[in-house]
Order: sequence, then C-alpha cells, then structure tokens
Amino acid sequence: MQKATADKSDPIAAQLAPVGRETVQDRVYLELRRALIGGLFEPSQVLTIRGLADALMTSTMPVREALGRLITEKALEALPNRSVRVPPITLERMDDLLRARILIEGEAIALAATRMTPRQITTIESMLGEWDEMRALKHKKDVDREVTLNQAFHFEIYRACGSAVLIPMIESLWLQSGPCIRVAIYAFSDAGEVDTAHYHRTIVKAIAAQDAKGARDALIADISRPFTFLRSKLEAEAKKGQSV
Amino acid sequence: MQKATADKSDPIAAQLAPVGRETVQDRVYLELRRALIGGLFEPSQVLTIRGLADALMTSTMPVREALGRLITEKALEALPNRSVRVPPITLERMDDLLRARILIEGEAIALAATRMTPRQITTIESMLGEWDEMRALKHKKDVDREVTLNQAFHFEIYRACGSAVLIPMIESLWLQSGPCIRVAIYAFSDAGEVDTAHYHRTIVKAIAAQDAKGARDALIADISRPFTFLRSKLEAEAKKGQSV
DNA sequence: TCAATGCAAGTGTGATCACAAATCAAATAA
DNA sequence: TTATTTGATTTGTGATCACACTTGCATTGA
Repeated sequence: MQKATADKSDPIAAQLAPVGRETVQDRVYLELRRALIGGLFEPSQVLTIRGLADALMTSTMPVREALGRLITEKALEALPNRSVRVPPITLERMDDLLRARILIEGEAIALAATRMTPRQITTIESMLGEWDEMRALKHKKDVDREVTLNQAFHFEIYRACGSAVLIPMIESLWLQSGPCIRVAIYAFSDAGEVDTAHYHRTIVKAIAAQDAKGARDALIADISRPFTFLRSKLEAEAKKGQSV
Repeated sequence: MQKATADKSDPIAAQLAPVGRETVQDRVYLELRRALIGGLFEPSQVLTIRGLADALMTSTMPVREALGRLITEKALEALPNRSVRVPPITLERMDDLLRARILIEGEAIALAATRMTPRQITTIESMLGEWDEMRALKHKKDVDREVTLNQAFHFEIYRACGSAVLIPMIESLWLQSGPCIRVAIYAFSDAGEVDTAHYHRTIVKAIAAQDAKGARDALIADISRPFTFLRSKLEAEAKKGQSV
C-alpha cells in the first residue's frame, strides 16, 4: 500500500469516500443555504464576508465564493455598495415568487403523482404522522422543526418527478422565499393553529390515487397559504404606515 | 475637488458612472455566460481555471468565482475530480430541458402577450426584418448572428412579462441549453434552410393580437424545433453506434 | 448649534503563495 | 508487448496580503 489516504483501487476505502472529498467551500455554501431556506436570516439583513468567515470558523475565501453563488441564485442581493444583504420583502416580489412556485412546483408534483412508487408513497405517508407528534406537544412551538419537516415532505415528492432541471429551480425558489416564509410562519403561530398536516394529508391522498390534477391543486393551496397570510399582514402594515 | 476619480456629488461624473463600478469578476462571468449561451464551448469540454484566466487576461481569482457561479446555475458541471466541464448532451437531459423551457418560457410569453406596449411590439416587429436581411446574404451562414438575433428577440419579449423571478430562470435555462442549441443549429445549416423568421413572425402576430394562448403555442413550436431535430440526430447516432 | 472636514476602522476585490491531489509520460518489470 | 510504477507537471483549494473604497465618528470651522 502506497499511501494512508483513500485509494480508489481499494474497494473499501472507495466506499468510505465514494465521491469527491467535501470542500470547505461546499460546507459553507450548504450551511448558508440551510440558514436561508430556514429563514435564519432576516430580510434586508446585511452579511459581511469576514463576519461569516469568523462565524463559520474559516477564512474569507470559501465564504466569498459561497456568497457569489447565492447572489447568482437571487438568494442574496448585491448592493451597489458592493455589500450583500438578504433581499427585502415586497408585495410584488411575493406575488412573483408565488406565481413561479405554483407554476413549477405544480408541474413537478403532477409529474411525481404519476411516477411515485408505493415505497415512496409510504415514506411521505409516514411523514404525516410526525405532524401529529408535533401537535401533541404543541405547548412548545418548534418553528425550526416545522420548517425542516415541511421541506423534507415537499422535496421527497419533488425528487420523484425525475427532472434534474426542475428540482434545482425549485430549490432556488425555496431559497428565495425562505426569509418570507419564516416571517409568515411566525405570524401564523401568533395567529392560531397550524394546520399544515391537513394540507399535506390532502396531497398524499391525491398522489396515492395517482390524481395529478388533484395533487397540483392541493399543493397550490398548501404553498399559497403563507403567502396570502403574509400578504394581508403586509398590506395592513402598509395602510397603517400610510395613514400615519 | 478632492480627487480625480468619480465623485457622486458631481452630477456629471455621477452620470458617467451611475452604478457600481464593474468588477473583473463580473466581466469574466458575463464573458463566460455569453460564450456558453452562444455555444462557443462544446459539450463535455473541460475548462481549467488557469487556462481561462490566461485567455481572459486576468488572475485565477475572478475566474474561479465565475466558474463557481456557473456551476450553481447548472451551466457547468463539477466532476468528482474537482475539474469542471460543459455538461454533455444526453437524450434525457434534452427532453428535460425542453419541458422546462416550454413550461416557463410559455408562461412568460403568455404574460407578456397581455402586457406588451405598442412600442415594445414595434421593436420586435423590426427584428423580423433582420432575418430577411440575413437571408438576403445567405451564401455566408453566420451562426453567431443567428444565435444573437434569436436571443435578442426572445428576451425582448420575456423582459415584458414583468417577472423578476421568471427571467433569471429563463436565462439559466438558455445557459444550460446553449451548447445543445449550437450543435442543433450547425446540423440545421447542413440539413437545409433556416426558417426561424417564419416562427418569429407567427409569435409577433399572436402578441400583436394579445392572443396569449396563440403566442404560447407559437413559442413552443419555435423552441421545440432544434430540440426535436437534435433528438432525431442523436437517436440515429445512438442506433448506429449500437449496431457497430 | 450645525455643517463640513478629516481620520480611522471596516469591507470587498484581486493577486500571489503553499499545499495536496490528480494527470500524464517515461521508465521499468513481467 | 503489456502492465505497473515512479516522477514531473498541472490543477483546484484555501490562506494571506495589498489596495481602494465605504462608513462612521470625532474634530474643526463658521
């Protein structure tokens, strides 16, 4: 044996590291991605390279590359000052995002409805139970877990659509709407009960029946909810701000 | 006056440089983008950072950031070797790309058909004439100009859809299908006459009549053409390769 | 008191260096 | 001849530095 490092000719070592070793850059990128989809950054928040580099325990190099990538995905915004921030929420942008999500995620779920295997359907059915578990201990509203579970449910379906082109686009859309969604979910939690499980149940039922149109409609209802809620909230604020 | 450089308080200088100064990184990124959409790189071609840096007369730094951005857009592909290449053409990927383009560009043109101003319609009408000009000197097939003109025509329409979310997605799709399209156009030129102008005329007619459905159908026919052509060519090659 | 000036800290950008991994070619062994 | 190995070159990655620009605050002037 020549080296102690992974050797592709060694089947065991190849299994331990079958793909290219993860780079710091990718780690940082995925970390920021997760934070954005989860809404951990607030809209209009400014991010600095050195600040993130310190927080992520690395140098500025991987961070600036990750930021550049997120800017091209419109997940972040490059200001003329050359500083970068989380895009602010506007009514126009929300409508725009929702329309695109209905169009593309609707298509993806319609495709998935005709292609999901019984095994995959069982998987998303089992996810419904987790919502019930969470409701059982509703005294503690765990927004993080809600976001994670919701994301896992949707992407389990989208992955089944079998399109290597649509899925990254959906990820980009979630990246862009992440900050808005988080704001909406917080507002939801204040306003009343979270009935996401009901919508997801409808989706699963349609998929199990291979009802593409029904699945699309149920999905549209599901993803529209936080947007319409947030929209009415923003309109109320705008009216109040205008009257003052 | 303190400095010889641009000063925002000086209205004249501000007009000369109204937005943020262009960075080398952006220049490189736009350059590579243009090359990809225009199909100047071949499918499966490997790109190296230092090679591009030399070609673009800059250091490796702006190039690696630009490559990273193009990889996140799926315009380029990161191999496990950590090298990057133009994604190869496969039948599945082509069908996937075409479906996504029909979905999203179809929606964009339907929106644009109801929103384009007479002035904008005049602009795309005038573009039709350029095809006739080009046909007049058809002895010299100028693929570059065909690609540029086609792109200008389509994006003049898409810009009118008024969606800041859909347009970048369409750009991403063009970026991904650029290499395929170029191959198809070359095959077209060999096969016979280019009748792009006819399809564009149909599109303009539908838009002028504010016929959203007609515009969408005409667009679908237009963008499907190179894909179906290339598909039959690839299938023929695959069959030949299989028999050998 | 208030506006303008000037300085200092912070920030993004591009270049360069060090290092590890991959690639390729020549040389060696079977 | 063919397969393996060894060494040199190339390549991507991460860190660091230098520079220009921005920002914020204190100082200065009227």
